[in-house]
Amino acid sequence: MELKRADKIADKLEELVFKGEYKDGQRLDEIRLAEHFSVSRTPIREALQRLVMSGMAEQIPRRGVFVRQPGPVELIEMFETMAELEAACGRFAAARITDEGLTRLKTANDRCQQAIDEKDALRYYSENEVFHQEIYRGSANSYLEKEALRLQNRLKPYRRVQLRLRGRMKQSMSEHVIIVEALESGDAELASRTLRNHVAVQGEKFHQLMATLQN
Amino acid sequence: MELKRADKIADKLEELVFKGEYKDGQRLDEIRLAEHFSVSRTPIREALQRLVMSGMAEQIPRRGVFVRQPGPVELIEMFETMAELEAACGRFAAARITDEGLTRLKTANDRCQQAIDEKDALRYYSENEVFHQEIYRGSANSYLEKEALRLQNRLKPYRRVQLRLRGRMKQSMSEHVIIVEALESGDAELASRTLRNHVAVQGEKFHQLMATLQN
DNA sequence: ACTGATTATATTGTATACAATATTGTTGAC
DNA sequence: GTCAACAATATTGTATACAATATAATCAGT
Repeated sequence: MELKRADKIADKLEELVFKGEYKDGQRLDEIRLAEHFSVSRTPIREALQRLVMSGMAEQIPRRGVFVRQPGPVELIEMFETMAELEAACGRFAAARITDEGLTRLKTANDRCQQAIDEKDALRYYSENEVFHQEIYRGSANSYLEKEALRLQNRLKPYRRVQLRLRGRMKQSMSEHVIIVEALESGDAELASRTLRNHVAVQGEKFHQLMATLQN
Repeated sequence: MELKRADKIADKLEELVFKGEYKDGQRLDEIRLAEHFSVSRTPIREALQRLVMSGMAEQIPRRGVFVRQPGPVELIEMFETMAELEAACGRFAAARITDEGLTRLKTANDRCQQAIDEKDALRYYSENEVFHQEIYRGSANSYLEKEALRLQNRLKPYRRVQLRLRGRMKQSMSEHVIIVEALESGDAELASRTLRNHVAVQGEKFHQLMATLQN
């Protein structure tokens, strides 16, 4: 651990906000947090700045920083953007992915299948993440890859719920197969289009997502 | 001005880095900057954090922060990503742009044409920015809009040079016309494709960009 | 009793002091 | 003369003290 305390605190705070420990609009009291983490206000303030920059909190000058849980509209917008980013990754990857990348992609996909066979939703959730990350990587555009990873991470807590959808995992897998084939054959359009629809929140997925936001 | 000093300093620093006042790899000395801006290290550190978060500088723990000017590869990657973001905006805008939005878009485009008529490259540069921002807005996805604005701003200093290309402004305009028509007729594919190619750095634009990086 | 102004309090923003760690310079051994 | 170890120095990271401002609480006047 060569990180400074502020970084560890920021990670912890992000996790807490992710988990929904803090409600929307709640003020993040510097002094309370400082006491809670047994540090001074300085590293707390640095951590809060990070939260603000990443969009998880809002800062009102001379008032403080307040957690900003995304509402339904913003969530839909973020998923829509994610779908477009993934579509872009797929478009590039179709032309650029290496043999090694394809191998890794297939391996990741196999593990997704295993998770389904074992009816292990949690594992599918994490293997699926790897699968998508391999596509980002396959785009051979590290800037785009970084942006995709950033948004993927931000949406993490909300993607989780989609797996509860009955039969969603199987449909997801069949889409994976099409994506792999498209990338293998270099069909940029197909890869792009399939990924966009794969990630997009539509139909039943939409209602499921909305339902989980009532909390 | 209800901003705090740290914000103003951050803006100033961003501008300086943009303008190339600091060379790649140069260390941003907290104490020197504090003296230069006549403030203490605290707001300087906050400003530096902002630079790091926005990717304009890199922080090495217990070593300091160093400016990170994008190299040729990263620039290309960023332009590629920008093209995809704009393509996405165009795709959505084709279906969602309002009549008012279309009007604003056409107005912006008219001003681009005026700038060309007056051979005012600098004005074309700024009016063109507005034109694209109207497309972001037309996507009716404020998250995507924000991301597009962020990258547009980051690439600002590098887009400038493209206008020097002989005949580029005219070609750019004719592409604008196609984009406007596509959005008006709701042709998502055409709008998306045209925007992607409009923004992408290819052919002569690529060499021009590379040439300006030798400094 | 209610509203407005004024004071008191709390909280953010900034400056400074201190601690921890990396870098540099010096000294000594080989 | 070179390299290694150690001391000296400089710089980042953290804590605390102080200043500025917003919120609350109190009090006067109607």
